[in-house]
Order: sequence, then C-alpha cells, then structure tokens
Amino acid sequence: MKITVIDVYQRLYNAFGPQAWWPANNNYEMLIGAILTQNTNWQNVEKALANLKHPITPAKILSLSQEDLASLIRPSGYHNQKAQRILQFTHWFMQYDGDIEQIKQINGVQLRAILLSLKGIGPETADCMLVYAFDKPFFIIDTYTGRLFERIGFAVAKQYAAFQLQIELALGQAFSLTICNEFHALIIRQGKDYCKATPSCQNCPLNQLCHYYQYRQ
DNA sequence: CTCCAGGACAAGC
DNA sequence: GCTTGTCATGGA
Repeated sequence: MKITVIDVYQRLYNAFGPQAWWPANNNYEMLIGAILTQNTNWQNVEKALANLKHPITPAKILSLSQEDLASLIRPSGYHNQKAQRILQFTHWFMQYDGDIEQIKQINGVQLRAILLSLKGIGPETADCMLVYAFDKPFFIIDTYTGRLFERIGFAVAKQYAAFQLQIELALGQAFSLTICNEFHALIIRQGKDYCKATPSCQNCPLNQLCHYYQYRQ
C-alpha cells in the first residue's frame, strides 16, 4: 500500500496532538531561537535564552557588545558565529521598527529571499521564521524530515528546494500555514521520541511503515 | 571516550 | 555543481 504525505501527517497528529509551536515568549525571541538552534540541541538553546533573561527584546540585544552576547549564548554552541548573526539580524529587524505586522505585509516569496540574503540564515532557518513568526506557509525541511520520509520509503530529493517542493505538491489542497506549522513540530516530536540516528520504532505511530521496524520483524 | 543535536557558509575540486 | 572543513557546547 502506498502511504501519502497527508496520511503521515494525520498519523502523527492523531498520536501526538497539536504541538503549539514555536516555544517562545514573543516573536522576537522565536526569531533569535531559530538562529540559536542551528545544528544544536534545543536544551542548549534554552540555557542560552535563560542567560539572556526574559523579556528578550531587540533593544536589549543591541545594547550588548558582540563579545558579551557571545558569552551569554555560549551554551548553544557556535556562540561567536551566532552572536554576530543575531546582531546583524536584529539590525535588519529594526529597519521595520521591530514590528512583526509591518514585515508580514511583505509577500512571502519575497520575504524569504530577503531573509536568505542575510548571513547566517539558510533555507531551514528562513522557513522556520516565515512559518512561526511571519505567518507565511512553507514546508520546513530539517534532518528529521529527511530521515522520516526516507525510512518510510519515499524517494526523497536531496536538495532542500526540491524536497520542499516535492512535499508541498504532495500536500496539494491540504497545503496551508496550519499544516506547515504543525507538521514540522510533529516531525521533530516523532524524531526526538523515536526516530533518532539509532531509532526505537516499537511504539512509534509510523512503526509499521518504517524500514527499521520491518527489518526487525 | 565517542557521537550527535530543530545548519550555514566558504573553499576546493 | 557537488563535497568537505569549520564553527562549539553539553548531554547520553
């Protein structure tokens, strides 16, 4: 039997329910979190965010030197790079007075191109920002996403853009901001619980679809 | 001790 | 155009 992309979504949603993402106290904190979590465990990001202390605002971040910011976000790893990137992103953000509503006026595809032009924001980080802060629908690809679809037998495109288009086309009519929002969060939830580098398929909602599970039976 | 986590980028071929 | 090295911390 051929499983569809929307079936995968439904199975995850039925198993885990709504994930209420992104975990952040405000939009700006979400955007900073997207940079902090690059190739980094979310637990370490939380330590970095805790060091910055609530409320995390553009003004507070811009009041810090790059060195001081770097030392505060040290637990998130790559702290020197990320400090520089967070500062330059914040300068961009303040070109719109730090006003999310103002930025949301920009066309989604155009806004994505602007984000990608900033150093340190690649396709995944841009798409997370677009979905979880700017309300623009894009299917987000990450390491868990590739792993999941490979393991359940999809011929996954290797390039980010091709993979993304593949899933968005497969979703067809179902493609929406809500689906993009929940799907990414659900995929990571499933990944953290079951589908890491060494998978534990036993109670996974996708277990019978997964190569690893099938080989073990 | 080794491996890896909610990537991006530049250099080298 | 694709592959590889670099950036770095903390937890399992």
